[in-house]
Amino acid sequence: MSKNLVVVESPAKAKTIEKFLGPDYQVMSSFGHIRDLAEKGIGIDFENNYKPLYVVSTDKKKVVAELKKAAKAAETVWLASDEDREGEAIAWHLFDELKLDKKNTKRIVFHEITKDAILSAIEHPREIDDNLVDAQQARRILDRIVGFELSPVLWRKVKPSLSAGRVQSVAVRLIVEREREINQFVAESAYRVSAVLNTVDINGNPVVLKAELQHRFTEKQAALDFLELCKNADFKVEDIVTKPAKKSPAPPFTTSTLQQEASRKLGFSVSQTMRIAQSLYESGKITYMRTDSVNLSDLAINISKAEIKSMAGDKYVKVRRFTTNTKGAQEAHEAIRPTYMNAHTVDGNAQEKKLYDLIWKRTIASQMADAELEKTSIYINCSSNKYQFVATGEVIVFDGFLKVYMESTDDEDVEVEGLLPALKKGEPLTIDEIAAQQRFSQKPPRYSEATLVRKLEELGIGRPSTYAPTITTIQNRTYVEKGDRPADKRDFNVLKLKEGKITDKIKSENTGAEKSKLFPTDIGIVVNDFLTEYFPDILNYNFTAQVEKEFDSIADGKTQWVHSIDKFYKKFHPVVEDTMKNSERQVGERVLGVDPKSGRKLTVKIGRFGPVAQIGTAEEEEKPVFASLRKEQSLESITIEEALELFKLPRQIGTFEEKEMVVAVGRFGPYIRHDGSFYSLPKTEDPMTVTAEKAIEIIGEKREAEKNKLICALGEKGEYQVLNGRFGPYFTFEKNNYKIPKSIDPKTLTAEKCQELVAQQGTTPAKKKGFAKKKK
DNA sequence: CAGTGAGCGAGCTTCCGCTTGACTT
Repeated sequence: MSKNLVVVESPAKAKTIEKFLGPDYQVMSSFGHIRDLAEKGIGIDFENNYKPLYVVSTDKKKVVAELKKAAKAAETVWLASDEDREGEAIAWHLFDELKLDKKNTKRIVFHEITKDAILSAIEHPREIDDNLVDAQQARRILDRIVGFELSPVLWRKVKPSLSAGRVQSVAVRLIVEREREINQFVAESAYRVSAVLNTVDINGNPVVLKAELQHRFTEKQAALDFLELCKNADFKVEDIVTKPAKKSPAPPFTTSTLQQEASRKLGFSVSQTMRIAQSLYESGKITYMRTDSVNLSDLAINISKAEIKSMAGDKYVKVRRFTTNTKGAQEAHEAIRPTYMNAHTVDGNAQEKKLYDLIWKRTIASQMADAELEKTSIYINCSSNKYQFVATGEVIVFDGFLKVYMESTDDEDVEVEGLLPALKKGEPLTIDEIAAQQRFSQKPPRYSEATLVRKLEELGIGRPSTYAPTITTIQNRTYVEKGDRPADKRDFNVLKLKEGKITDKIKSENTGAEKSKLFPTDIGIVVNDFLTEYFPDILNYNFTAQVEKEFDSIADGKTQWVHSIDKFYKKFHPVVEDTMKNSERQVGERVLGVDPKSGRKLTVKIGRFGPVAQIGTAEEEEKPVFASLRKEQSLESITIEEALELFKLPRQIGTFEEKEMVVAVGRFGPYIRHDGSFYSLPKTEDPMTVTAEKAIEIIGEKREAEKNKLICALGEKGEYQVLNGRFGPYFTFEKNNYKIPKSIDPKTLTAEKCQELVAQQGTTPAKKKGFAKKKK
């Protein structure tokens, strides 16, 4: 047994450090937190100064037992968890739970996994910082109180199993409010004027110059008037201005920026990026992937320098040290970078290679020289009016970091400016054409997973380890959905002056298409409106920032954590009680108007099975009539006309084989019901207009397909049905499906063999639907 | 798998942050 036991949080880290420290040190991992507030109940003793009830998590029992054993055998225990609030708390929980002795326990920290950093940490041990631990306890307890008191309010007032919390509820709020901005947005248009002009360059060669007018016309008439003025005007080069410009590389990756760039450049989802990064980390190829730091170790900088030098030469090197300006950053780690900067590529699957490439380039670029540009503007005057055209061009004089990496933007239509021809001042130009094009202001874009993370980080809400899980949670609770939005067709006006004539044309464009964006659901909107009304303080975008200040004060020893929590709870809890007692059930009801046929009230609300339209009320003698909203409709935006449409289904469209055919829309979209069977309508058919003839055709097709599906029926009563499925042949028996091993030709299958396979594969092959197994 | 639109109500759901696997589909 070793003389020294070092405990870190991550097993991959443990492995690396063990190599640096030699045989006298055994390095083990705690796998993060080992204890937490009890899962059952709230885990806080309100009668006893908010005393937290900590329990070793079930999945950590084994780890704790092993650590206990190792600690007992060691002469000195080094608690080397991260140097931030959570890390300090982990160290303290270990100290407490492993029943360590202050005399032979040392607390050490390092921000980077390099030999120097670790040896130096060992040289400078300290004690556990109780104030920092208290700040963590306050954070933990506050989050538990908010989450576990707010969620039951939602169960009672909206729907069971919902949840609310300091982070997730604000994330949902961002999405709901963005959606409202989009709904309320009114596009404004203006005429943008661009000219194509002919002239000669300094050598007398003919050249074409594209220039933009420095003014936009809001009225069509003004644009027409302007073109009219240009007809007989003279144009000349008024001025040529050349200015040097610089572009600097972005800092190395943090969790948030990696998620954003991987989304923009590689199309990865936030959780996908983290999964891939985790595997790169575990195989030792990159540093830790959950970090808010942009800092690079000296070692990394030095090797990068050498790499750049040998790749591109000395003048491409520029050592930079970046500092974070992220709210609440704790910087317990380095930035995300390749472990070995000299490895330009790595082994692995395609995704790992791509992500590594991105990380390598970003890191290298961060230590490279600025790109030097030359921006040229050519100003062109028109003899008949005061407006000026300008042609702009950009030339890269020295590429610098652009040699390897350029950060992407979320704007898709950034025009690349190229090189301009060399012109002479005073040179006359003639019109090839001048076009005034109507342009519309853009709706605000919906959040993608990655842009939501950026916004949360900007607000200081959430941590690198929680961005991805938070986004999963708000989708699991059905507050938001990831989806696409098709483009709208929009007409716009183009006025063109060419060969002395002005033409006026309408063109159309597709605009506003969005892919893989976050949309609020009706439940999300109702929950958000309810929470922001009754708990505006918690839902405030600054709430986290405010409590962080409080936690900082605890960490500085200026405030007692119990005092902080007490102050919060005394204010918060009565509001919870009051809301439980006095608020209405929240169904998001909206009155759309009156059904013209019956004269009864038409409303929409969230029903037991989702959003529903309702004609009449429960109090009336005649029962209300219901119709579910379509998937793409929402309570907030549905119109009375659209709602009335819904009541036209189910619709009888005729008879076939003496049985009625009924068209309706179910959970899986529109369908035809006939003689107890269901037939999906293809996307091309509209349930409102589909004819009996078409329906019969669809029924016929499905029957044909069914026929081909059955390969054969085995057994005395044909109880084993061998079928052709999406993944190849399989057979069914008593409503369960069974695989046919590749080694068996389905045609040679016998009833006996089937029986055998049933026995092998079990009678209930994974019938537990949907829910992931609960961890205990 | 394709419907439903209630309350003589069991028992359960839920937070945020720190870490990895163990589970099928």
